[in-house]
Amino acid sequence: MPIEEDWLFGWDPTPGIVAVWAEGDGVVHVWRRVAGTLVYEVERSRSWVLVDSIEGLRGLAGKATYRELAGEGALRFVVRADDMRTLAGAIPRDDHALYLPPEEQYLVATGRTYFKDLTFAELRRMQFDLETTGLDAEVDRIFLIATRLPDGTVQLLDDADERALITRFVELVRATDPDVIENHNLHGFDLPFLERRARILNVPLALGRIGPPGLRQRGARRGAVAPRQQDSEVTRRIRFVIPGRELIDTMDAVMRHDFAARDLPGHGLKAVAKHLGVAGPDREHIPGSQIHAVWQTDPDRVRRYAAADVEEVDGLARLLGGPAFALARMAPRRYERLADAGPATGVIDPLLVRAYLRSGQALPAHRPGDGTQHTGAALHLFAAGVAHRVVKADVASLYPSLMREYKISPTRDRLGALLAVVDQLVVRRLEAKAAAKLAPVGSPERASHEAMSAAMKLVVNSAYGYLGAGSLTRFADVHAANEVTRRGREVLDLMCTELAARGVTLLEADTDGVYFTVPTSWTEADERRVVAEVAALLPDLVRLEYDGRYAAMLSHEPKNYALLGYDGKLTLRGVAFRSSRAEPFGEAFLRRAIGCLLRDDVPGVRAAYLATVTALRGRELPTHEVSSLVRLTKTPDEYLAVREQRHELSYEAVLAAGRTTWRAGERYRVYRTRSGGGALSVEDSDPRDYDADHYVRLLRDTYASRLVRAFAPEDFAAVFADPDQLSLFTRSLATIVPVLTPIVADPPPAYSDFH
DNA sequence: TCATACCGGGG
DNA sequence: GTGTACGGTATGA
Repeated sequence: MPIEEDWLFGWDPTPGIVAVWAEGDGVVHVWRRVAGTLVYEVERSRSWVLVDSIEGLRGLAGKATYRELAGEGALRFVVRADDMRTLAGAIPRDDHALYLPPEEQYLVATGRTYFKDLTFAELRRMQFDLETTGLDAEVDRIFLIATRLPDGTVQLLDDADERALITRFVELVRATDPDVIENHNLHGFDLPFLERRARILNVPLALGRIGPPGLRQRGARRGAVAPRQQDSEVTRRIRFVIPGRELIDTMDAVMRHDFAARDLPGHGLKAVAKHLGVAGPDREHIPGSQIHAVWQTDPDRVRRYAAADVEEVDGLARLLGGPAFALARMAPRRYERLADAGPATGVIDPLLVRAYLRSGQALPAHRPGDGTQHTGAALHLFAAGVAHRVVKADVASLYPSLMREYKISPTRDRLGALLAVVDQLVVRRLEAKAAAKLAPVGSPERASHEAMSAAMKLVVNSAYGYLGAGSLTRFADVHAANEVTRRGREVLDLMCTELAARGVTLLEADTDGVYFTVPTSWTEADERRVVAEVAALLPDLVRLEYDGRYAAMLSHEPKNYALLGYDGKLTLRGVAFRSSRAEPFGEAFLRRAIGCLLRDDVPGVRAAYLATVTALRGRELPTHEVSSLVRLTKTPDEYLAVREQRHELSYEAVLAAGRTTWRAGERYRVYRTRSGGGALSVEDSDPRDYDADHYVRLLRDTYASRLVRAFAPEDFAAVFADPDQLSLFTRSLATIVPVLTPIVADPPPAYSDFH
């Protein structure tokens, strides 16, 4: 059906739109990049608003026209006027009206989107990064601005006269005339800092392609704290906007990436660039607090550092910016809005609004939930302890598959637009993936198809979240969302039952995946066979996949387990096994002990324990090994106020080090001394005055206890008996075998639906 | 120990 | 309209 295709990409093929700017006065500015050249067009476009009633709009007589839409939705009158102010004066912004920002009104009405027939590489992109004397724009100042121009050259601007520096930067931007301006944390730091300094110094920030100097604002979820809002408790956040250019913050792309991948060490530029291989091999690095000091002694070092920053931002944007670029070809919103939007309200809602209007159908009004609780996914722990020959099977994109399989859609979506969009996206995504495979590795076409596929996956996977989003999304439907999770639990239970019926032992099942262990005699082919057999029993669109196999698993608690790969790689998951505050000696012990445990080397576990106890008692371990990374959250005053009641190790350690002032948020490594106090663990100092007995207790109670499920109680006591106390246990360690204990589960679910 | 509030980043 | 990320950490009952 061609109309449904319109729902995904719009219907107007106008190529090369790189920016749209409208202020609701009937004029729309459109910039297009066609064969490398910028084309600027001024269009006329009437403003419109969707309302549920035209009663009481008599004041608009002669100034506005209306059209009534078909269907049952409450918002059924499209009221148009030449100027937005005419409409806004007569129609309140509440749930009886649907107001879109002016440029989105234009994109929805015309069926245009950004970037048709344009590749990411054709965009004219510029990066900039401020180097400042500190983080507070009220007192600190800019001393260097690193820029990277679209041709890849890096230009560093510095000037002791900050006013002149900002002026030169503005001139460079205007001369470069980029479509897109990028930086990491652009909206959280650089742009608000620049804006504030320009305001203080009275420098006009004429960065836009049209209009008077100065930055405009929009509300945003992450961004700068809105200036002078002290009247209210709620801190509103804003992002700056400039006409004719898109302001892209690579941190948004990083967060979106990490949402799916969950593999980043942090979201800072340096960490991400290094992790993703974007950083150069000898990247200059300077801790933030020292940058200005280094500038005064070794300015070239700061120049190298700042140049690396903008280079890395370019690399990150190219590596991670594809999905937002692809989304901008679909949804009727500006590129920068799609880059920081949540996929439900930010992408799906605009798609649905456009689909309804394109079909001439009335839209439902927002509606609060009826109080029905949202129910979640299933989580079962079937057995705890040590298992061998472990297999993981899971369903890819379970929730959207269930929505498609069982035609679960919001009640008020009479058009069936959400399911149609999800269906189309799934099909188109397979096409995009196939097209990507056909394109040469590293080619722009391949990157473009991969980005489109990633963008589509993002939208598909958020369709379920859209249903459950309370009253925030127009078609939210908690009953439909609960039906999805109910079907999900049903499928997971069926998977578990059918796997168990084929002779495997279930370990843990969570939402859309299950870990199980197979009999000794089974080969990998047997494992794959049972997964395929069970997959064949599931609904057509639900695809159960063989996800991996492991030599052994320590199952501790739900979502807390250790896996030993056949390649010897040990993976620890869950809060019980990994914590940033963990003392290094404890972590090292856990890895060593669990490694031995999963190789059935019980004497090795005991040896690891004894070695650690001995090293602690003999103070053979460096002080650093027993220290814990803490963050000070109380200010000195706050701590001194409560110190009488309770001493806290972290603060005592800082005080003992002779420091009387610190800032909330500072991080230190602290440890307990043999006198019972706290001390800081610092580099180049290793006094070894730690409280050995305390750390031995910690070893037993916090670390060894993570292995409690692996042994029968008397065996656990024997393995972790204190070497200094006469053993009551005469068992030979070599005879101890790790155990796997079934967890007495809830009553089995009913499977009547399947038989 | 458990529930809940908050943060993530930038110089 | 800014729009319910999510997993770790800090804190208070």
